[in-house]
Amino acid sequence: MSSTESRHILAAPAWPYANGPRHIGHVSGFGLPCDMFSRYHRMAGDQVLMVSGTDEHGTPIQVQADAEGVTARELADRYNRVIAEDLTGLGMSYDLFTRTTTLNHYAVTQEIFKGLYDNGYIFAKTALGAVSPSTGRTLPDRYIEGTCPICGYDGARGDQCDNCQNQLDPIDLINPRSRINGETPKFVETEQFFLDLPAFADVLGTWLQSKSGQWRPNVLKFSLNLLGDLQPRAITRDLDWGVPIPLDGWLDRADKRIYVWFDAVIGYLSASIEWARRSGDPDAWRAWWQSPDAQAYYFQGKDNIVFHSEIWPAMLLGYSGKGAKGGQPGSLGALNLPTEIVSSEYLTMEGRKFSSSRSIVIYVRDFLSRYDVEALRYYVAVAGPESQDTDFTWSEFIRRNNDELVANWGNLVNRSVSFAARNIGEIPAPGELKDTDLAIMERSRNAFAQIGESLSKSRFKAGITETMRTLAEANKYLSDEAPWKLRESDPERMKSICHVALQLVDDGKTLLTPFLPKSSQKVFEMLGGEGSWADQPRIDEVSEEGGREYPVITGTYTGQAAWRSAPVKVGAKLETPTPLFAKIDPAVVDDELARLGGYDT
RNA sequence: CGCGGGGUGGAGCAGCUCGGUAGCUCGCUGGGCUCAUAACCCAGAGGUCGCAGGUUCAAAUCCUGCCCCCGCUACCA
Repeated sequence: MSSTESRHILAAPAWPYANGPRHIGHVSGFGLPCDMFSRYHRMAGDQVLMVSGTDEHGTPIQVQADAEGVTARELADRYNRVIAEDLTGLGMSYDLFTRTTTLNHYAVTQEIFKGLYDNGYIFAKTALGAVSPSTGRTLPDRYIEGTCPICGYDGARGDQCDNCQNQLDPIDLINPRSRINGETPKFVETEQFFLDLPAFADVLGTWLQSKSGQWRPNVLKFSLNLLGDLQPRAITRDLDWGVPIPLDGWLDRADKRIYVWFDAVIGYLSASIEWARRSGDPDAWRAWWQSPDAQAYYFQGKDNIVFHSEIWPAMLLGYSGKGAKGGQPGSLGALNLPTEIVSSEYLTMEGRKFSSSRSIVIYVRDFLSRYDVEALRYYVAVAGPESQDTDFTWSEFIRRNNDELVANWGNLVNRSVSFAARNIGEIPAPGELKDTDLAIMERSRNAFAQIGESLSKSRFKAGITETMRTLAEANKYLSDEAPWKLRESDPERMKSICHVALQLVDDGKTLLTPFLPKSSQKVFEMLGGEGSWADQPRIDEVSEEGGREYPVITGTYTGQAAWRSAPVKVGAKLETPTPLFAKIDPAVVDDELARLGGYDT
């Protein structure tokens, strides 16, 4: 496996649900890590396609829209835009961030459904289900509450009793009622379509086994365990908000729709197809989905593992004609399976679960209005919920910013560039270099291989920790060599030291670019760089034929950033820099805690 | 006996697959430096690695049992 050869890599972060603005718990587990992964691979010369969008169907959006007296589409429009702004603010370098309510997405979803149906992996069956008497819509288990038949607790939900922890069937609840409007649900025989998951048990098992030793164990063990008990899964609902079922006799029915999760995972594919069309080459998506050597990395939280490691792969296999029932690939052609499912654990907020309704939350836009995006990206990389549940605390956030990001990296940039600017005015040429100089520069160069390896394996914490250690060595080098003592006695040696120090700073900004693209761009310019080093995303207003206008995140990520040490520009003018990052006053901890619900300070 | 993750000096973590003097980033104490956002450098104190057994010359690392925290348990996503 050569790291220099260019590969097609699909980077697929989970689709945010369009029922509200994003908070930092939403983005810290997989959104920002996926961006770091993508930025690294672009720098390493790979062809990255990073696509996502808002997931806009499903009962919660319908319920919320009803509550607000707007249509589901109006609600989705609103939060699609809000979320797009949140993600752009974070610097998420999507090639396309779209949505699931486009004509394109509907068409691709229907095509996948039909392909699976034609191959025999989708069948109709009548099943007992709860519906709301007033609307006729499916009432999901979790929207039903009542008295637990086992322990008598009155607040039991349709799927589980929070009091005795037993799993329940909603039809067994005593005095069942809708949590939406209090009415008594009707249990009716209703015909739905089912995905035949058992037909994929063998092929999924073989596939998952082949990933042993590669995937994070939390994903692999969990997924393998699910295989033993795969059941056909309903993929339609009694709803009018969703993708219509593309079969004769069903297409025009206003009361049946494809279930939100079936269409949401198809978004990865439909967004790739939409991106290709917008790029001017409608077939461009195929390089990421059909080339044998293309790779696909999916990033999501641990609650979504089943959808990405079982259901979506089953859909891809079935559409490609590769399940137990065989079949032919649909008109799009056979599609690749995921290379890896990367799943994060959970972030909590000051010891408690994030909760918008109880104000235990910090929204992305509020966070960014008060703090630098780089501080958040650093925190997520170094202390995110990568392999275990992690608690976000304001004091820890401030400590990481002040004592690590500012003190180590911010200070290294500031002291190196300030000294050279004031005493030399430009990046000096090196004189004769000593062994210590050569050793520290080699150390810096060698860091690229190790940190790159960590990033390619989604080991973000290890990657940024090693980066910071490398930068600490640079601080030590400066202290040991003390160029400020040589201003009179040995100005030539002083210049050599400055050259080396600036080279280390330059390497540092390259190493940090996947994590901190915005500040790395600043350092790039500080050291005489011109033009774009690391590009940021933008929002474009687009429309599709016959469709409405909507915002998408996109960008041209063709900056000069490359994953290697490059010689500094000798002779480039230097100016006394302004600090890269600001320290945060620890007193804001109290302010922030006061904003949280439940802290009556 | 449902499944998975976690329980390591004051804080946050790595190490555990392939057993061999307990490591990193901070904090703390003392010292140094003064280019730098009281930042930087050096030294030091501080842990019987959740509990109890077992295997072994040797266990944080393997085995057994138990306790605690988080998530999942398939139609909220």
